[in-house]
Parts: sequence; C-alpha cells; structure tokens
Amino acid sequence: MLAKPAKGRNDLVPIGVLAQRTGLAVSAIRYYEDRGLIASIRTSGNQRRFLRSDIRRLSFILIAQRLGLGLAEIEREMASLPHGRTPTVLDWQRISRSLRSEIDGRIQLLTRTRNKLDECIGCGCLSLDRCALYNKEDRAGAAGPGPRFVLD
Amino acid sequence: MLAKPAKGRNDLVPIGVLAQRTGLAVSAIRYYEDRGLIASIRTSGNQRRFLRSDIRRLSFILIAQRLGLGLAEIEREMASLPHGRTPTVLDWQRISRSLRSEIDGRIQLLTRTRNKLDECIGCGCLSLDRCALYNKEDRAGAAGPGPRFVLD
DNA sequence: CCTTGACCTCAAGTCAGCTTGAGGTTGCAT
DNA sequence: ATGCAACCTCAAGCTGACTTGAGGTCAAGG
Repeated sequence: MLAKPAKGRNDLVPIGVLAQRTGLAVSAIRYYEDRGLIASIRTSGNQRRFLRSDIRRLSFILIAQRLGLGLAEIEREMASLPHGRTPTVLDWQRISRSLRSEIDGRIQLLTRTRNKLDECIGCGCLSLDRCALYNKEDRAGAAGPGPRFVLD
Repeated sequence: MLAKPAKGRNDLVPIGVLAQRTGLAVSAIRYYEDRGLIASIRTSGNQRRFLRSDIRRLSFILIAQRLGLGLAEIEREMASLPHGRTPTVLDWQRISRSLRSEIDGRIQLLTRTRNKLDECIGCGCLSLDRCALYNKEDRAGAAGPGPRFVLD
C-alpha cells in the first residue's frame, strides 16, 4: 500500500480544512464559491472538494480585503489567476504591486486629511464653506469598504 | 410689532436649509434625527425646525465620517456637545485631537501593512503561516466602516 | 447498528447608512 | 384663492459580506 489512490498525497480537501487553514467560516467559503471567487468539484456524495492551492486563493482574498478591497474588486484582480493554478511568484508580484499603490493612495489621503485637521485644530470654525477639512473638492472618503470592521 | 417672534433673526431653519448647507440629503438628516444625533422642534404644522447651530453639528458628523467613524462612535463623541449649543473652540479642539489620534492609528496600520507587503513582493509565498502580511497578531482592518463608499 | 460530526441546500436575517415610494399636509408667493 | 414646492410619515428596499436556521445527507468509529 505504498501508492494509495490520492490519500497520502492529498490534493483535494473538504471545505472544513480550508476553513481551518484560513480562519474563514465555512459559510464564508461557500459564499465565495457562489460569488465565483473559488471553484470546487463534488464528490459522489455531493460534497465539495477543493484544491489545496485554494488556500492560497483564499489567503489572497483575505489580504486584499485587509487592504480595503471589496469582493468585486478582488474578483477583478483574481481574474488573472486561473482557477486551480497556484499563483506564481510573478502573478503575485504583479498583484502586490497593484495593491501597494492602493495602499499608497490611502495613506496619502489620510495624511492630507491629517494635515488639514492640524490646521483646523487651532481654528475651530467647523465651517463647511471655509473648513479645509471638509470641502467638496476632494471628498474621497478616508474609509473604504470592508468586510467586517474590526477596529478595537 | 418691532419684535417679531424670531423671524428676522432667523434662528430656526427648516430641514431643507440644513440639507442645502451641508450637502446632505433631507432623508439623511431625518435619519440622523431618528438616531438622536440632532434634535428639532416642530412648527404648529408639524414641520421640523432646527437651530442654525445644527449645521455645525452636521458638519461635525460629516467630518467624523470622513475619518471613518461610524454613527455610533460619533454619537458617543457628540454626547459631550450639548444639543443646541454651538460647539466651542475648546469642544472642537478636544474632539479634533481625539480624531487626530484615530487617523494616526490608521496611517500607522497602513504603513506597517505596506512595509510587509514590500517584504512580500520578493517572496510570493502567500503562506498564511509565514506571510508577514497576514498574521492573526494585528488583524485590525486597514479599512474602516464608512457611510457610502466613494473611492474613485 | 447507531451515533456523531462534517457536510449539503435554500431561504431568510443582520448591520450600517441611507434612499425610495406612496400618500398626504403646509406654507409662501402671486 | 390657488398653485406648487417643500414638508410630513411610515414601510420597504438597497448594498456588501456574510451568518443563521431549518431540515436533510454522508462517512467513520465504537
């Protein structure tokens, strides 16, 4: 019994394993599948089986979410990572660079806001017309969409 | 009839004026009133009348939202601004400093994340166990809650 | 054989922060 | 006096990202 039918070299994993490895809830993974973010095949008993590499796909989703991307955006970004292929280093580099510039943008926005707030601290006007902090020009939300908001 | 009932020195304004001055939708202002963020009195005909100073309260809400605070948090912060009193410069300073540290935190978090991402770009591992980007330690969401998400 | 736990589907619920709609009233200018 | 914009209430809907619940199946160990 050295060459077991694919049990020792376990390529296909059930949903619970994915959940455990990623920290996601099972229901969340099913939801991602519905949304088309990951794919599965079914056993004869209709249970999902995922590729081990989907752990990486999920990791990617989690990371991207941390950066404030919504699932739709992630979906777009993921379109380039073929289902069932482990993302190569090159894939990952391309995407991380794109994420990096996302973060950069957010940091800049926040920094600008902070500077304005500093100007404002001495002022106290709170005038929508004059306040540097609140002008229509660059309303662009320091906040992004997010999964569940953990902040404390 | 020199002393008109408070018409010339228009202290009380209808909801539409608030909306126009703040850029908020009328429905949003009513919603805030329901939530207890601002208060109004009614005319004999059951229409809301707000204090002019509520423009400032609303401004404050808008600014705080931009910084990623949720209405509940804002409510808390506002508890110190008595209804119907124009926030003093001191009120505002205290609060803005508190907001400032909020922003600081967010910037730091993002910056840390960016650094980790940089480390990761050369790595490409995407391993949840090893990846600096994704560890349970400081899961704390680069994203915050937000009103409507405007990003582009 | 039986239980336990992991799995399945599908519908509905949750939270935040509003908006939309239906149906009705007020207030101000002409 | 009348017209009409601005106001009112209340209920329901929406987006995003899930969770929860009900009701059922599957696989393995004792």
